[in-house]
Amino acid sequence: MERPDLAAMLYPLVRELIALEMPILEGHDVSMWGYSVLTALDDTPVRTQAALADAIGADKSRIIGTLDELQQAGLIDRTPDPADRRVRLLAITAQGRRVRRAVRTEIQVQEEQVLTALAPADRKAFLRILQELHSR
Amino acid sequence: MERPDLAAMLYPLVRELIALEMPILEGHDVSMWGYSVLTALDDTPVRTQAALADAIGADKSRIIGTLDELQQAGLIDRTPDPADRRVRLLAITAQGRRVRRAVRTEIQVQEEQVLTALAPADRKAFLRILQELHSR
DNA sequence: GCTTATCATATGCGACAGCATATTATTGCG
DNA sequence: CGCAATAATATGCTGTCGCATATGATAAGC
Repeated sequence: MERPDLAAMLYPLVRELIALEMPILEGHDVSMWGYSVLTALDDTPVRTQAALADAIGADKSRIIGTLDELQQAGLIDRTPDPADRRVRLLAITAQGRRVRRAVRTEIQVQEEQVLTALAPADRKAFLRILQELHSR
Repeated sequence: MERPDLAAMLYPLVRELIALEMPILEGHDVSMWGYSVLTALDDTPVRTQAALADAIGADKSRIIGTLDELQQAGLIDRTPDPADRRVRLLAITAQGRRVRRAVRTEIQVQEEQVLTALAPADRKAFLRILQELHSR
């Protein structure tokens, strides 16, 4: 069974996708980490910043700046938890949601372009399998 | 059509795979770039170092150290081209080939572990589609 | 022969990553 | 109350990356 390594095939693909995403993210004035945060918050609310960092695989000390920017731009709310004043409750704002959705739409349009190389059935299968692997 | 971004699914997967590869590479005293070079040279000979760097998506100035190490370890040959003495002809050695194959075997065993989450048919489909996307 | 291009190589720069650690506020427990 | 644990935050260190640029050898075209 002679095949290239998984990583050897996936890595360039990821590189390509990221390169496609960059201009889109810049167009909406969000960083990659920022977009990652918006996505995490839109999908599932998170109570602490450390938990958020963990969820998106970021460093808890390095995520602060990202949160500052997002808050500054009005894309997230960061309110102290009245029950535990050490904790900042994180929530995406309506505007944050709009930005996130707009970015995601544009990104997925680009992604479909990349997948055009595949037969329609393969494209569907690829996405389905990938989601399975991802939600594992 | 509600799905996570491709990159959002692929990135953690790549991270996981790389984390699995690291100990294997260390066990054989090759760096990631080194392994990448060995793979490229074993699959298709390359004439110039710049072309090699390009082929594996590396920086032509940063690849030198990697080549030095590989040569030092006897895994590649770097001989001046008699026809054009600016050029160093790159070739993998028998030992380099052995190392490359050993590493690849171990890596692919690990990769199969990751893919165990999938049904056998899906695993095959995934690899097939990925190869198609990769060789595009 | 002179100039321009090409190749390998070296080096400096700025960005960013992961990691560790320190600080400060706050909580909860004994 | 006193103390250990936890959350957010700041900061320093180190390694790596991509990028630009320089240099020295050599080749090739004019």
